[in-house]
Amino acid sequence: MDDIIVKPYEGHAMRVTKEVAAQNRRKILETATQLFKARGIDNVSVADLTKAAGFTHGGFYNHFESKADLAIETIRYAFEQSLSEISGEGATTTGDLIPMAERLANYLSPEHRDEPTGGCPTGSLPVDVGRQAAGAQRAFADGLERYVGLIEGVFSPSARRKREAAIATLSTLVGAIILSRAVRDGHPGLSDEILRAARVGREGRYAET
Amino acid sequence: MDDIIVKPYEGHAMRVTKEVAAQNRRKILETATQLFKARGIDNVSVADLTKAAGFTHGGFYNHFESKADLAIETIRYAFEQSLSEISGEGATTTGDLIPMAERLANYLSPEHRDEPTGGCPTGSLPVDVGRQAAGAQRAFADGLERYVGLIEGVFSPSARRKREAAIATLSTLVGAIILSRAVRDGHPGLSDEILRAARVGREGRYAET
DNA sequence: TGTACATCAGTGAACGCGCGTTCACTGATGTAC
DNA sequence: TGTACATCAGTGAACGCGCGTTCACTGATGTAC
Repeated sequence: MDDIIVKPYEGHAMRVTKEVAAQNRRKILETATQLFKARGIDNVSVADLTKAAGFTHGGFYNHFESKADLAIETIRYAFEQSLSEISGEGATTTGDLIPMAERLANYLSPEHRDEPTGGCPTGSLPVDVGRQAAGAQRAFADGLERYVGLIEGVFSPSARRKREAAIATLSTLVGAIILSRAVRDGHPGLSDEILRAARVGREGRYAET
Repeated sequence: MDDIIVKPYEGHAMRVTKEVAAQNRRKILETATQLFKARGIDNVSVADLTKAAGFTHGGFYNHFESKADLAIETIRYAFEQSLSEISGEGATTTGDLIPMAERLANYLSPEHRDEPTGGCPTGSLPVDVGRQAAGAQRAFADGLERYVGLIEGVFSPSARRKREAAIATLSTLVGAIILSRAVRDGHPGLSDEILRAARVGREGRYAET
């Protein structure tokens, strides 16, 4: 009556439907996307991650070969998600000036700076990716290419060196958000100023060159 | 004769001159600057660091309160060093167009991309700093301000919005080198292209606005 | 200047902790008949 | 369609390892006389 029964394997791990398993895998990927962008790949442990996704860490390896493997898949997933959000908001082909100006303003907004969780991977993952193996870097490069194409489509169709201009614009965006995040807690005034300056520095230049 | 004598505290730690101690402290700071820029603050352990500097890890805490404390001092040191190198190369005040164009080309060179060890902290530390406490962020902001001032001095003296333009330029530089490092091993062609595009995107603009 | 002793920079073992990964185990799902 | 059994997604304890930090100890330096 009074004795406490210790049950080994108390958390009865039952087998789960194929669909549920696929759903769980996706849940881990989704959670990884958010946490990696917010805290950096190396600063999120497998235990953190699976717990946030609602599981225990052991089952992680039923879905991914390793954390490095997850990183690659997460990079792909993050770009896929980010690009589909953008595409949903406006036209994606060419010359769509206003929506693009809005997108840039959005990228350089204090809200985006403060919420990398739901933000663009271009600004939150590059340094981490630079320390990953070539596979992860290739996945990141693929995502970058699609962003470059998107920005390119906004310069006037006759413009030459559109690709160059798009890459330079993307560099400005990424540099600005990274710098503004770097000093956000220590010098909020400068942080805001960086976002504004990068916005002004790029506005009205879409038809250039 | 045959018996092996085990000496506790075999590494006879002798006391050291005040000057030597100060020199050793500086050596740790110097080593931290190189390693933190190359591998990131979190990816360099105190043991790594002190070993690279030629010491054992225990003595580290005679010089620095904690690793976070070292990070702050390292940020200051890295900017000091980087700025003094630049100042040595050319005039620092105003209008010095050619040296500045050279400096930008240097910042965006494959050599700088591949050697963050001796490179500029603006491109290698910001993401790490964004995850540090406010003190480190303030030190980084101070360094950034000095870089902004330096770039500002290059726009034509009558130009308005010089500070904005300087911040936007710095953002482009930082974004480009970070992106090019992110894909260096996975997509070298794109990596080079990013550096070139950012260079072209900024050339000949110093007298603008 | 010479002597006696306290100081403290540097050593290396040890601390608790969290990491990525492995593993024995569970039991409903999925499958072969 | 119903039954018997193999599969495998999920659990949680355990693995070796490296982390930041602490500590007892050393002995030449620095200092008081």
